[in-house]
Amino acid sequence: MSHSSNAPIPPSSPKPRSRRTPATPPPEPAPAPVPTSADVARLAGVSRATVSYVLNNAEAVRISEPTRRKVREAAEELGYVPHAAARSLRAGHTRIVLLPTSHVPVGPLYSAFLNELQWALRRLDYTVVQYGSLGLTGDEAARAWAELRPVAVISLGEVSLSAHNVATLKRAGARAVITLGPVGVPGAHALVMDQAEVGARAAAHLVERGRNRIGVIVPEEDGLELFSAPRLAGARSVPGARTQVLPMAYTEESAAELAGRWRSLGLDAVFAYNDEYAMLLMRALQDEGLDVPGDVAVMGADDLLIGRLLRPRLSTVQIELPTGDHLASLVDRAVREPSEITGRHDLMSATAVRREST
Amino acid sequence: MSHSSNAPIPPSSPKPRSRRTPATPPPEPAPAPVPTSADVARLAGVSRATVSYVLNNAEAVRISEPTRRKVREAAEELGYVPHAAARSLRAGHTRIVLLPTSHVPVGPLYSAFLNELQWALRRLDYTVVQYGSLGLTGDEAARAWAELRPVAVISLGEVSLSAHNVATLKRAGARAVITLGPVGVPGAHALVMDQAEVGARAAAHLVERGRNRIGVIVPEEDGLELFSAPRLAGARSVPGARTQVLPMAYTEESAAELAGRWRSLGLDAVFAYNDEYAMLLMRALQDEGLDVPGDVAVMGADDLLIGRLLRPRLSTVQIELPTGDHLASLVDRAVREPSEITGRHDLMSATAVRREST
DNA sequence: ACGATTCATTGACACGTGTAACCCGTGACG
DNA sequence: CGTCACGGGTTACACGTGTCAATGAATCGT
Repeated sequence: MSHSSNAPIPPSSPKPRSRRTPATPPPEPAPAPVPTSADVARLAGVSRATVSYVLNNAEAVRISEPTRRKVREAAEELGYVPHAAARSLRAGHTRIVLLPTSHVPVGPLYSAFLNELQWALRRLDYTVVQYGSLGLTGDEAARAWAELRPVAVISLGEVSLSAHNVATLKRAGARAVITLGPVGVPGAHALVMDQAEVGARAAAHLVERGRNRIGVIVPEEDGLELFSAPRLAGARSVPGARTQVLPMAYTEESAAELAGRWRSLGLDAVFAYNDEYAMLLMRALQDEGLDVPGDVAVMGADDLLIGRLLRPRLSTVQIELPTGDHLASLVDRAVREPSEITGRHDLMSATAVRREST
Repeated sequence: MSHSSNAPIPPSSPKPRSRRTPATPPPEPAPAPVPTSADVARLAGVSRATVSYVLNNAEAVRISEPTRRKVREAAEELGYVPHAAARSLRAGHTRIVLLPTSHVPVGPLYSAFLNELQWALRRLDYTVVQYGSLGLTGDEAARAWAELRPVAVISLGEVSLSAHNVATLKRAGARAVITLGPVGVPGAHALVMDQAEVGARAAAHLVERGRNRIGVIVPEEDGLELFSAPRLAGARSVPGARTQVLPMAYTEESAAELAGRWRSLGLDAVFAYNDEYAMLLMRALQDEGLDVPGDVAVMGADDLLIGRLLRPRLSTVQIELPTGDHLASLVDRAVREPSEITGRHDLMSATAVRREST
């Protein structure tokens, strides 16, 4: 309705009233108003525009050297630091890459990978923001993320995004939405890291070595289904493997309990969620008097260094993750040319490594 | 110094010209202008102010229920998501907690702690931003951090902040600057987690058990000095302990090499940087034919579960970290009442745990 | 019937920044 | 001497939001 302001405008009184009048003047212990570029300008005796030009050393506009110095000195004296929010508001875009954190005690392998990714992104001048999504639905998470107007989102798949959610993010300015999970999301740049491969390699290796009654250790800890479910599925998919699901917690008690009833299970091999669970169980089985790999073959995953310290040395599935730099530069390209990178990219490879426990 | 605009102001022509005219009109594939609250207002047929009131469900201002519905529906239809930067620009403050990431492969114990801290902060409605500081000086890091106008900064001590840096951050609006490092910084709320304690407990334990020629394993990996240096210093500070520094990398080769020349070192005990290094070295020593703890006592740190899997079981220093929730609520209090929490708080406790390797 | 009070809504400003467009001397050149 | 170019700056606007003060309309009290 009344969308055109046809009311006569009063002269708009160009009162240069002092800023800093937050309506509570009296008992303020002067909360040290953070200096703005206007303060710098005032102190240097130039206009705010000049300050901006100097501090962003714009080549296009020519400012005399004396003025530059004055401005720099004023900025230094006031300890001026630009306001990132204001800057990106004006610019219309950010360099934020959103990296939803998993609340899971994700393994050392992935920790390292994520760390590396962060550093690589920093090096490309992105600002990495971790943002939890604990207990959020896809819709809620997408909205919360979109508020930050990130230029890219790298989701590890802890919250399942619908195509609609991806659209929300893109509408909010995200030039790349990347899923690292096992399954691609329509509209997103899916960089698939299919954990099923891991389980498949492990089971295939065991079958190859003549074991086919395979127990699969699934962590009881919350939040690990994201990794454990596909690994289990992968193991199940191997022809000739007869798998049985065995929940276990990451504690000595849980491992001992499982080992205690092992003989009644009728299994000749076990594939654990990862090396840590494998080591824990292997120790418990040995303490129970079982021979590894004679009575039972044990297979881990992730190829951690400590896996080689136990005797017998732990066989495992070695996972080749993309380097953080690789993924970061991929993100960078996607941001620059949104339409270029697309579709499914398979980035992970898994190889069984036989040591002594199989 | 013409700081007062005395030029007569033209009527300022209230032209309601269409926004979105970025000077490149012709070949635009319509980059989907992200919807603003103005768009919502237009669609709902109300003013922008009303939209703001409704969407922030302000209790103070009463808006009729029909209008609320109209606005909500319009927002839904457009997929409107508020712009966090604009919001906090207007608000004058953020809820960002800056958590400089270490580029170090920090141990599982600290990973878990940091994860927990993040989640706890999220639960208190803070936005956690990881921000690397690789190769930055204290000055540079402080400036970079200040740009985000965080309400709190939790530094792990990877970059050493001067009092001046802390002042910069506070001037930029940080209500709490918290250092987790071994040493307090003037002006900051120092929550000291002194790693020296760890080394001291370990060495004291070894001395107690009659060993005083102690090798101290220091990782060759970059970035761990932050933890390893104070642990070493702590060990050295124990009366009666004669320590010797032994650099070692986290690889089997490095451990084997060190074990190979062990007998020539004339040591009867070793305190490793953490359990992982301890396990690695212990295995190498055993492979070299040395008896643990007969020939050499081995002590780790962090009390990882896997440390109990080797034989002999690894003695270690158990570290009691504050819970993430605890630290988070402490941050929260500091933000609400900046002057309340202050000074040094010692948050860490360390206890030697004897198992079988000492 | 008319001022007083409540209700629902809106106009206008401020937050801090970047940048396009403009302005004003001054020396060069025709 | 006019004008042209150009160096050195400044003015003005836009980005998207929250919120105070003001405005009409409707209801109430007497």
